[in-house]
Amino acid sequence: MTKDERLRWFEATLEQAGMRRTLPRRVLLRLIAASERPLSAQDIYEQTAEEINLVTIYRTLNELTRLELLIRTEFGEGFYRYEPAPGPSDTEHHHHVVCDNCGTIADFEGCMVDAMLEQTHLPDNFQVDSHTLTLHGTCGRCLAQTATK
Amino acid sequence: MTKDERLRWFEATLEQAGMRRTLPRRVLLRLIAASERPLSAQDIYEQTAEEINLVTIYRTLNELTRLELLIRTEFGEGFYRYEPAPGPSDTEHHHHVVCDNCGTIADFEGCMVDAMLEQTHLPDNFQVDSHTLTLHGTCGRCLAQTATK
DNA sequence: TTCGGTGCAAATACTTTGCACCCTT
DNA sequence: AAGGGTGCAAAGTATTTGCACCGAA
Repeated sequence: MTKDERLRWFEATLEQAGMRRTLPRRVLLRLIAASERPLSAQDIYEQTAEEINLVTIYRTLNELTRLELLIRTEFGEGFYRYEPAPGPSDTEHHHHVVCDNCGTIADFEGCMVDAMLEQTHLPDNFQVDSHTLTLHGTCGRCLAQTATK
Repeated sequence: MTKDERLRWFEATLEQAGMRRTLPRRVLLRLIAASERPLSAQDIYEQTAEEINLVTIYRTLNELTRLELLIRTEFGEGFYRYEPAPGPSDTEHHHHVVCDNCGTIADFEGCMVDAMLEQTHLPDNFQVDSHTLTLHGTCGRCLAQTATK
């Protein structure tokens, strides 16, 4: 899905939900759709030059998460980050690697958890709707620096 | 690893780190080692009948996590939960299923992420030290209740 | 005795809520 | 015009920090 397709999907979903097309919502959606990595409320606040109220940002993020347009994840930093949800027609999803040294968060593709779950015994009759998988470690850049010193 | 072995490992690690064997630390370690599921600071505070200061609990949890005796995880509730780390000799680890309906958290065994990673392309030369995997969905109990209504 | 650890009070960080005004529909 | 949405101020949680006293080694 391209960024444009994503934006169209976002806005169509807002309309379907009977939600108004306001400036803060459009700005947020555009920022998040364009971002390489998950953004925090604070990130968005700064990227909008603080022109959109932080409270509005929090409220909007909650709404968009409720509509399943965004996914909320905590990476051990003490706050949440948000990124676009995989589109309804997308079969692919991704997860993240977090460098515990420099804090960088990057995507990685090729999740095989769904296949893995078919061979896994789950408690009770638990019905899985989604999953989060995050790899922690050290990024190549930090490894190289450590080796040099 | 039995609960007793775990406790011994905990206390030996404290000693190695040159940390004193104090009441709050022993109480916390015992509580967490005995718990079926990850505990929050508040959980611990309540289970100690509020006899150990919340601040001390936070400080102790941080220390024990730094020593890698505990693992800290966020399950989307807005706060962290702590559970014993797999012992140094343990090859097995587990992850969790979270019922988004009733909030119950349960363990599940048989993680195949390590095997999966061998076939996965990671960004850069990222070196993976650990991973977290959490399944979200609906537990059997909640499914049954919904079906009945 | 010494110095790490604890408890209390206060501060900080993130997020939510109440309410009046604004602007999309 | 009407009602959802926004901004401001204030409140609510979760967690951390400063400092004096206490107690394990």
